[in-house]
Amino acid sequence: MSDEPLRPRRARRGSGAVTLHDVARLAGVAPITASRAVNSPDQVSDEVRRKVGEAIARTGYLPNRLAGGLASTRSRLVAAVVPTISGPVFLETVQSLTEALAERGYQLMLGQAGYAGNREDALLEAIIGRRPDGIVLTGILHSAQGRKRLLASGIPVVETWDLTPTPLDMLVGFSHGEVGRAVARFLHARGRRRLAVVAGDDERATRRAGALQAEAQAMGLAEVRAVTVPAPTTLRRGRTALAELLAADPAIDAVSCSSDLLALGVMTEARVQGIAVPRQLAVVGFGDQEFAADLDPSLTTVHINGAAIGRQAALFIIDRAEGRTLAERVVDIGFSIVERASA
Amino acid sequence: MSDEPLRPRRARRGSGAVTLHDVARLAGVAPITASRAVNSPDQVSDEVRRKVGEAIARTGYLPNRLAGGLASTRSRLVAAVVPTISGPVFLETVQSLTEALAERGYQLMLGQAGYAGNREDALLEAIIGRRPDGIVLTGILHSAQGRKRLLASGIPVVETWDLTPTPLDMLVGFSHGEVGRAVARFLHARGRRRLAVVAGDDERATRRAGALQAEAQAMGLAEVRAVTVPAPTTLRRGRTALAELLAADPAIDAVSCSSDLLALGVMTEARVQGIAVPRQLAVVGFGDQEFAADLDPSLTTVHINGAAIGRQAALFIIDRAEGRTLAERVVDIGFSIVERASA
DNA sequence: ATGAAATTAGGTAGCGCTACCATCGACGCA
DNA sequence: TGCGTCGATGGTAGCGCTACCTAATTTCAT
Repeated sequence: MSDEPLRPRRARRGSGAVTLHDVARLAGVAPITASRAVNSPDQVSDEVRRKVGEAIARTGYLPNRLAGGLASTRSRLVAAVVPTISGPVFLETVQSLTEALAERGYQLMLGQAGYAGNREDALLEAIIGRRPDGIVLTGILHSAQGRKRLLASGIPVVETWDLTPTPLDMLVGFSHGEVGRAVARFLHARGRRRLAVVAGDDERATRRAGALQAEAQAMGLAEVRAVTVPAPTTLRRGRTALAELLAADPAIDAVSCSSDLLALGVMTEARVQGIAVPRQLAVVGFGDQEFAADLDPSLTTVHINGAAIGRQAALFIIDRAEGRTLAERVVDIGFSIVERASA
Repeated sequence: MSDEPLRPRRARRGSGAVTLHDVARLAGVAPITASRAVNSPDQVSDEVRRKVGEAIARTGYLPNRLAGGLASTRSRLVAAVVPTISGPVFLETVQSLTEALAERGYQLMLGQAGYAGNREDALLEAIIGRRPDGIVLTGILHSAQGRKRLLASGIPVVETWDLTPTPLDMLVGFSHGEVGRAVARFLHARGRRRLAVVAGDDERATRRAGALQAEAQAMGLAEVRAVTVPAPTTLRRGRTALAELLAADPAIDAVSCSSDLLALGVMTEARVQGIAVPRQLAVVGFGDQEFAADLDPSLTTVHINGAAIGRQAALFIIDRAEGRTLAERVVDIGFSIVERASA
């Protein structure tokens, strides 16, 4: 029997790619030493580091993260669950999340749960089966079974874009109630007295609208008329919503919208109907999307730092994955009202 | 020595989650039989299927796809590489890709290369290391080394949003040259004679603009003035671009833009400057984003079926992953000009 | 000099799953 | 009766990597 069986180039199984063993053999060290040279370089001598580095360069070795993840129970994968990415609200968050993760060697898996929430369970199963090091939830997780399953999996979870009273695990967001109240006070301070609201029918937009109504009432204003439109919000729905509002009460003097796109729709419809913004009608958006500043008139809107949310979520998960304990597991990212020309 | 060592609940290693072995033991079959009951149910008897199904329900077993991927060299992961997701052009594609993949049990990994292309190599390394079953490229892959590395990895690649003459592997897109020529002919047919172009500085927008210019010249029109704006395109850049164009030549009567957002910027600036659209100035967009139809005036634009691109890309990759051979590996998805009020 | 504490390297044994081959009985056909 | 075939099940041996432990050396305080 030969001691070194010459590796008969069996391609019956495996991908045929260069493995760490190949690198180790070429460098003349044990596989585990090659592993250390790659993953914790300061634990090996300069000599080994050099030889292994050379072998890697020569072979074009790329570590198989599937195998690494299996062995170490650290997949370096992070899942993000959004209702849908085509509503541009969460884009900035997903973008900065992806970037912040990539910088640290983590990769994002994207899952779309849909607004209806019927795909949620299957999606969670697919995600948990891949053993991510963390899951970032944006938008609500509807199914109770889903929440239970998440908890049971033991995977760190970050909920975002809201401050709920009973977080599953970690949380980074802001208070939707505060936003509604702040907008009500803002419009009141600007002399508006007959407020109206256009909101998508998701839970948080509804919460903002409700808080605005309550605050307006507390300030002694007329009852705030509200129109709910189906999610996702679009320009068209903003147009039809304003038409509806005006038909019911032509004397409204301010509209608060649950997205900038809705606000653009409201402004478009106002122009078509010959209503001057902001003279006759104040319009406030939500989200401060990139285009808001350059509309005519420029859009007054609620600014949320979506990028900061993504970054903080990444930090939470990476800290947890690398075994650091967190001082605080809830972060209020806040919001601000950006005053422009439309209100 | 006892035959069955009672499994001393060692949690020293591993995640402690329920494994297929646990399920098999509970069902009273061999692990491999349990595997078959899960993955190819028609290869086992009804009896086994029932027992294994019961054991899975009782334990809440979730297969570890990392382990499965390692053993079978099929990760059921697919990577999508985009310049950035916050430019809304590729959103629809990514969305439909994610959905089409999810339906078949595949999960999407998202990677953002950035418009500059300097992160590309690191990103590819991170992606290939996870051994995806396919990679979908939207937007150009700049680095030659990146292309080489992709090819060397042997992973199926789908390039999208363009029809290049020398695809790496599979391709689904449309001809940007054709788009430019079609828009030129469209505007000419509408009686426009002094065309202008506003284009983002990415390679394909430039190609569309160049083809439009060439076609206009071929039809004997005045030289087409062009303004290039940095990617990603925004409303603001549309406004400044139109201002620039008008300063250079107040007599232009049509502007073709490389995105709908640019077109909205152009229309906004036109309104601010008191120029009537479409009477004095025709405006054409690109992308047919959701809001285009409801602008005032509604936007004439080039429609690309981004969802179809995503679906086809998913089909390509799944077919390849499941060993089917493809009759055709290039699909021209086409485009259409949607005639609305702005031109 | 001497033990204790690093520092560096290697060996072993999996992580949880599936490819591949072997086995075994049932069945059909000559 | 014998032999090939088929369908269902099981055994073995990894996939490529890392956790955990041990062993050999070096360093340093005493």
